[in-house]
Amino acid sequence: MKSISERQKIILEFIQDFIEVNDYPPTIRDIQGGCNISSTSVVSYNLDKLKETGYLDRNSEISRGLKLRKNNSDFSVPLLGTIAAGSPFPLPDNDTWSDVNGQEIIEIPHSMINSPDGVYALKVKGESMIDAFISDGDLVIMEQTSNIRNGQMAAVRIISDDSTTLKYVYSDGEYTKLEPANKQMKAMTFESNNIQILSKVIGVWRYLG
Amino acid sequence: MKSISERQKIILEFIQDFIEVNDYPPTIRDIQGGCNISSTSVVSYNLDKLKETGYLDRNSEISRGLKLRKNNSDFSVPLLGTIAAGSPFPLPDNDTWSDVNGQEIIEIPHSMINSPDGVYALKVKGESMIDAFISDGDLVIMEQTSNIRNGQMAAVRIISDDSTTLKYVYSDGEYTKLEPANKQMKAMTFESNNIQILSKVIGVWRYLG
DNA sequence: GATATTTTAGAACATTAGTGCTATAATTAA
DNA sequence: TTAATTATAGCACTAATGTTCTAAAATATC
Repeated sequence: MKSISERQKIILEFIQDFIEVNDYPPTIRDIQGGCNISSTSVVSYNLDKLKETGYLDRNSEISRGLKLRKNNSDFSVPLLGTIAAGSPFPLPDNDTWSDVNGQEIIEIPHSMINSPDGVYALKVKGESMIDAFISDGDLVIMEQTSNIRNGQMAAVRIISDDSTTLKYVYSDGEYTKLEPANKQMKAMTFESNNIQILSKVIGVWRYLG
Repeated sequence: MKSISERQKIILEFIQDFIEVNDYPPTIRDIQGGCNISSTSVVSYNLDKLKETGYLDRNSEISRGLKLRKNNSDFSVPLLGTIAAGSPFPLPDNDTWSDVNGQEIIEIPHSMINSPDGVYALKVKGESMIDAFISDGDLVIMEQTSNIRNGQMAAVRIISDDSTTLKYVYSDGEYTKLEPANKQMKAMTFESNNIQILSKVIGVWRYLG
C-alpha cells in the first residue's frame, strides 16, 4: 500500500476512533474539528487521497459515507468441510473464494488473523487428531500456503503413503521432521521431497456451548 | 426487553442489514424507502419508540446517528489470568467487570456467545489439562455459573482435596461423575456435595499464528 | 359506543453536511 | 529560478437529512 502523509494518518486514526465510540462515521466537519484542520475542503481533499490510496471507501454526497477498508469487524472465512482420518483432505480451489453461495461462513475475530486471504475452516470429525489435542467437533482454522516457518503446525501430506495429518513441522532442507503436539507420542522424520505442505494451522476453536 | 411492533421489527432488521452492507447507518429516508413507509415522520416516530424500548441509541439532529444496542461486533471479555496444575484457579469477582483498566481484553465473536455477562478467559499454562485436549497456551473461554447441563464441560472443584480441573460433568443429584474429555482416561464419581461447579467452559481457542 | 391513546400520513421547514470555486502556500520537478 | 504539482484556506452554495405540525386512521380503554 502506498504511503500517506502525516495528516492523512491522523485523519484515519480519528475516523477509526470516532467509529469506535459512536458506531457511525464522522462528518467532514467532525474530522475538521477533531484534527484541527482549517477547512472542510482540506478534509475532503485528503479523504479523496485516502480513497485513491485505498485506505477507505467514500460515498460522496452521502453524509458520513465513510467506510474504513481495514475495519474492526470479523473476517468471514469459508467452512470447506470436515476432516477425518482416512477421508480426503478438503483443499480450497478457485471457486472457493468466489462462490459465496451455499458455503457456510465462519467469523474470525480481526484480532486473530491479519487477513482472510487463503484462510478457511474445517470441522474435525472423529478422534483421529487426538495427538494434536484436537477432538471431535473442533473447528480448525487453516491458511493455504506451502511456506511455513519451522515449528509451525500444518496439514502435511506424506506422499509415499498418501496420508494427511496435522503435525508440527521442522525442516532442515533435506529432511523434514513431523512432531505431534502431544509430546508423549514420538516424532517421525521423512525425506523432504516425500512431504507436501498443504496448509498451515492458524488456530483451533472448540465450541462447547 | 419490551416487545415491539411488527413494523419496528422490520425497521430494526433493515437497519442491521444496511449497516452490514454499508458500514454506516441509514438515514430516515433510507429506512422509509427500504421498509415501505409512507412518511419520514412515521420512521422518526418508530425510531423514538425503539429508543424508548432500548433497542437502539439515537442521536437526534445527527444524520445517520443510529446505533444498534445489539450490534454485530465482538464481545469483549477479560482475560483473568492463567490456569496451571496446582496453582489457584482465578475466578472473577465484582471488580473484574467494572475495573476495565489494566486487564487484558479478549474479543469473542458475536456468533459464539449470546452475551458477555459473566464470561471471561483464562490462559492455560503447562500441559496439566492434556486429558481435556487442552494444551499449553490455549485460551479457555468460561462463563461463571454454578448451573450447568449434564454433559457440559466445567471447571469443578473437588472440595475434599481442594483441587480444580476441567471435566465433563454428569450429575444425578446425589452423585456427580467427572469424565475427562479423553475417553482413554477413566471417569471418577464423587458425592455431589463434595463437588463445586465454578464455571462452565464455553470454548477453547488455540492460536498458532 | 364514546373517549383516549397510539400509529400513520403528508408537507413544509430548518439544520446538517458535502461540494465547488478561488486564492494562496508549500513542495517538487525541470 | 521558474514552472508544475500538491496541499491548505475560506467561503458561499446546494443537496441531504432530521424535525415539526396538523390531521386522519387505527387501536385500546372504559
